[in-house]
Amino acid sequence: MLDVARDLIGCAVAVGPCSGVIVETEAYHDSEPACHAYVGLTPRTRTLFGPPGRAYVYRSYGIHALLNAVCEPEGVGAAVLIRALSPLAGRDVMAARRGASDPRALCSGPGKLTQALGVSLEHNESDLTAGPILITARPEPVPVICDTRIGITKAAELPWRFCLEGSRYLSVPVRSGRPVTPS
DNA sequence: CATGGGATTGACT
DNA sequence: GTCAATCCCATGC
Repeated sequence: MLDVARDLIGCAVAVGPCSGVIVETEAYHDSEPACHAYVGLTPRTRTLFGPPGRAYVYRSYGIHALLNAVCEPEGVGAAVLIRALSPLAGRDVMAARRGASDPRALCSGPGKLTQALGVSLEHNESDLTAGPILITARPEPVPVICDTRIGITKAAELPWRFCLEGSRYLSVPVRSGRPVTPS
């Protein structure tokens, strides 16, 4: 799961005409209390315990949809939250949806990027290799920094946040990051 | 059935 | 820096 979170940095996400390169992720696992799957198998967490390679989309703070990639085999509740992208294609569409033109304001946050890409709760459980949300492998390895996760109150000390080194499109600047050994 | 909290954002002081 | 918006669902009575 940590490998997936690291390796997703530099990968492309595309939904219809819009796409971006993943620059920030966070890993979540049912063994730690910050993960929704920590409580076990419920209607909400069904997707997390399902087969890997699918989208887990849920509503946060009653307002925002957040996009995760389910990983680990069926029966294990684990996923990687996609927190920020550098915009690639369809910037005009994303800017219209976000009501902002600055490229750095389009996808620099987990709620922002779902709004920009048009991802909603209906995409929960969809296959990320088949669409409508498509994730494709990065062309070459990229330098990755790890750090502690953002905005959580439990298990906040785990260094399970992964960022593209030097990216200007992160949701929050790296605080005490350290380099991660490449795959 | 009622309640409370949350992997966030944007507006405002 | 503070704070409200708003909804899904886990939990407890």
